[in-house]
Amino acid sequence: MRRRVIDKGQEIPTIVARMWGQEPKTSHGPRPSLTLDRITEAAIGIADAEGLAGVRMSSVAARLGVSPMALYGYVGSKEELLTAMVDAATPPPPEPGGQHWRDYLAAWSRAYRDFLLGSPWLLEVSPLAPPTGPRALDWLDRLLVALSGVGLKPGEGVNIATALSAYAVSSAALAHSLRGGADETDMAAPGDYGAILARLVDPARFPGLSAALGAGAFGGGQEWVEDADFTFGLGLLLDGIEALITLRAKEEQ
Amino acid sequence: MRRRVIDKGQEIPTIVARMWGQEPKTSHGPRPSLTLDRITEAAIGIADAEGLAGVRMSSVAARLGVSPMALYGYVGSKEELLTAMVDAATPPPPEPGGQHWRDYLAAWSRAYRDFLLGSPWLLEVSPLAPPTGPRALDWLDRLLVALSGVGLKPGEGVNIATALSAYAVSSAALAHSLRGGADETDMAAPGDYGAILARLVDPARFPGLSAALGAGAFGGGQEWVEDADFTFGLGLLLDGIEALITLRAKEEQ
DNA sequence: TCATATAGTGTAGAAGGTACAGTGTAAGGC
DNA sequence: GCCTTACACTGTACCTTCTACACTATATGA
Repeated sequence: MRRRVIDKGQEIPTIVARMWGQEPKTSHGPRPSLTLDRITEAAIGIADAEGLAGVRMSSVAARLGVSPMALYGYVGSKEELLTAMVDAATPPPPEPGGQHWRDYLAAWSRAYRDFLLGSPWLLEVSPLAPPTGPRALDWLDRLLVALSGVGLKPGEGVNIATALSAYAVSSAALAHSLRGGADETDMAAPGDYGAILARLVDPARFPGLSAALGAGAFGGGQEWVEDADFTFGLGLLLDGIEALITLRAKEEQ
Repeated sequence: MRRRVIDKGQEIPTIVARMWGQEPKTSHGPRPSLTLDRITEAAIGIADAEGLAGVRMSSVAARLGVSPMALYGYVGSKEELLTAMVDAATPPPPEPGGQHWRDYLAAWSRAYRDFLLGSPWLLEVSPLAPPTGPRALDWLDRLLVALSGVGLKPGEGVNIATALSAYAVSSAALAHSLRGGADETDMAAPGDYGAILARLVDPARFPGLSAALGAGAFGGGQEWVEDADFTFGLGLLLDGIEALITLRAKEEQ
């Protein structure tokens, strides 16, 4: 990474600064022909079309009409490019209107899951890393705003966001692999998950699991109603949150 | 993968069959000098000591005193090796005694999180893929057993397991990156997360987030009490589950 | 006009996964 | 007991992909 970026203090990682639009101010020398935005846009286009495996420094560069090494003026490594891609691909969160917090949280979680399912390559790029980009933080912020005024303690909103987004991520991952979305190379997640389990699971060693299989809990014969399952688990979380809010309200009195 | 494995039907992926101990029965020819178990053991040893990056086909082979290509007699690809490693590294779940379901679920979730934190390389190997190995399925089974008899519908136990393990995974991932555990190459998750956010977040655009930052929600000055946070979110989920169980019990009457 | 800092290129190297052909070894048929 | 056959493992070589380095070109300010 040759370019300097204006770190307000000193310790913001270069790529993070650039995700926030802090392009380096340069005098002297040729004008940069690219932007981090144009690069992530190209990379996202490839990932959407061919999957994450199609994203190579060379393929991204080719799409932009530059040499592969040109990208290293904007990005320190492929890792950093992936980080920037994730944020760039993140859509704006639903806006909190005057609705009840519970409705907003439900909409937020569902929208987040849908976003992940719409670009499944996101699931392969550590969707568990703490967000540092502005678009990802928009999601966190809107959720905190929606929860402001219900009487929670400072950190609790953040914890709630963590729990909800974790749930959205794992639901998306599950739905994606049950759809057979995990490509054929990923032998660990075949399409007929329930069928495979049924063949492997011995009732003596796995009493609980084989009972669940027998009841069709893995879509072993019934169609898999993924949205109903998502709603179910989401309801669990929201009920828990509601209980907490009620508790805090009582404490207030 | 040259060896044939006895697929009971036809469609179980070779590596899955082998994870279940179905080693191929061979007549004719030299005795295999390795086992999948010995291979995963070696690979896990490397991952624990040097991190996932240290796990190369060549390094694993070297540790076993074989040539790299020898591994391909047992594993179709490095991907498959990683899949097998995850299952092999999985410890047995807590045993459900006579305790209340809520206590067991809490212990289960905590144990699962601790397991992940004890071998952080697991977090880099898609901890979101549906389990297919026997050890991972032990965890699912024990949870279902603990929930049997509380009156839930068939699939609901599985959904609960999904939600809880998702929460454990994301908590582990968060705790790991806040510990600065994400190695220095991962610029997206630096040690001083709160400090960086504080520098980037503009109160006008991120009102909720900057309020939370001001209140020290990211350990911006206070110490980060990770276990308290874990317990908090877990409580949310368990409260939700409890509400559901109560509901189902009323329906029964 | 020149000095200088920067942007992008080309080439080459390194690392790592894996295909392929070959070598040796053990079981079973004659 | 020999020979065929199937299989385990080795060595080599290749391919892909990331990235370091030296170089060329370009635009600004003195």
